[in-house]
Amino acid sequence: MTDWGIRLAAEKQGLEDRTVTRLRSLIREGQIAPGEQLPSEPELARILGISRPTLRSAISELVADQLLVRRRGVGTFVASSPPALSHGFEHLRGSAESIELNGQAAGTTDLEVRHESATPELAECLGAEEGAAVVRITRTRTADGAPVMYAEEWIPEDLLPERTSLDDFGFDDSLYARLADVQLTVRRVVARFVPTLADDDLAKRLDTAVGTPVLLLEQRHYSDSETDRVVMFSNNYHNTQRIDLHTVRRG
Amino acid sequence: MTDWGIRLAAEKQGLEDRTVTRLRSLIREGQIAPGEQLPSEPELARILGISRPTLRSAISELVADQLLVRRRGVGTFVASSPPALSHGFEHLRGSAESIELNGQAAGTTDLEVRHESATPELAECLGAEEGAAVVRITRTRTADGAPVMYAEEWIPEDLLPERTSLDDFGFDDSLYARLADVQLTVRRVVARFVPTLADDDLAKRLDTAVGTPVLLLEQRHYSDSETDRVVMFSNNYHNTQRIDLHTVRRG
DNA sequence: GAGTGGTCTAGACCACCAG
DNA sequence: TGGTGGTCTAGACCACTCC
Repeated sequence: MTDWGIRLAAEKQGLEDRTVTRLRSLIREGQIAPGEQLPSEPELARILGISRPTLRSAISELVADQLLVRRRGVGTFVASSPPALSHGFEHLRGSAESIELNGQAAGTTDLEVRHESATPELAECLGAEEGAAVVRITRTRTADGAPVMYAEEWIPEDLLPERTSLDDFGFDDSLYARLADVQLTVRRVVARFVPTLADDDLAKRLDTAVGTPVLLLEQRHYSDSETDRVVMFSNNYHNTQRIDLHTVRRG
Repeated sequence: MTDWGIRLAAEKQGLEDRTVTRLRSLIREGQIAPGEQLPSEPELARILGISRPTLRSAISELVADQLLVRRRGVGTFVASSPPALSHGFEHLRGSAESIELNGQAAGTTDLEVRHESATPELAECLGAEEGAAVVRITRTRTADGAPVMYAEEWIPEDLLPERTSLDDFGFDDSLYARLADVQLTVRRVVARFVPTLADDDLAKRLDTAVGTPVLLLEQRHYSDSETDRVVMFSNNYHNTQRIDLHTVRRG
């Protein structure tokens, strides 16, 4: 018998998001077995104390994430083979959130915050002037203690309320949250995929061998307050032996 | 004054999809000018003769496509800057179409169609039995004559009407179109990103040096007629020096 | 305060699948 | 025939923006 947790506690998130979180954790914890059928939508909505449209939205999210399978006229089932460690790309998420969604503990090491001036290449990527003042943040992200990604992130200083707004950025901070605090909520990211090789420095940071294939994601971040400017440019080097990167394409 | 077309004609598609199509064409045709505000949701729902939730779903689709912008407490507007042509990943397209969207001429070389039995690894990827009969298609895709991708594609024979259904597959054929012909319309693809190195064979096919970083896309293709089975599994090796791969992530 | 989008509800009706 | 998911409706209430 599955403990559905009866009604959902009121929190900051919306009812739908909380439902997604609840169902996701029930599945991950195995409280609902792989292949098992869920109660019907009206029944489950009653159990959870929410309406059927809200429940349907939540289920749709999990179907897109491959955790649930719907069969018309039959029922909704937990996927027989739930996807392994993954990082679903189509939804914009902070890397900590992505790691935690997979049931691992997210951590940060080797955090550095510096002030620099933009090289010609970086200026090109940011759509800024060469030599423009930027804040550079570098850090290694870990999952259950093992390094999975090394990130370099640049933010133009003139977009910040103060030059030093990010100087107190800490190990457990979310950069997206900090940017949202200063009206730079990231809404859209254009990510470019570049396969590359681990050099000496990168190999050390990712705890892997020199010459290992590594996936670089070059990302341009846009907010809706500054529609035409790149709010942040980042290079994320992924150790794909430890973290699975995938996306869903729909037709 | 915009002609909203009053009520929507009944067709095969759902009401929401028809609304998306109608609004999209009104915007593309310029009947609603860039930057212009739409009537409020209740008002527009009344005009179109549909309910507000249905209209909201349609609008959300167009917001995701960057054609509309919502401002809470203010209104919904047509995007001021025309949506840049994004030949990104999030939309499922055949590789020929992707190449042509870049303004290049798509071509195929080294096409081979074979019958094989599934190795344990392939069977795992296809969700089939080891040794199952499969059709294997390999080909090199070119853009303006230069090789940009090498593709290996496997389809389980038991999903085809005849064992030989794909034996006449030609250089200019679209595999998606051929699959749709036999009721295996691909609706969803889960793509996994794997950075790798060009070995001797791959280097020759992609006209590059041995050891060059190459981006492998492992793709599982699903149709809606066979919900739990992989209709096709493919390995696409991209020469990212010649073709740019990117995607848009939305928050 | 007036108007907007954001969220959630309750319930109807249909198409589909299994016994 | 009965139960399931798929679709759509009508309307309530809230949060936000601007005057």
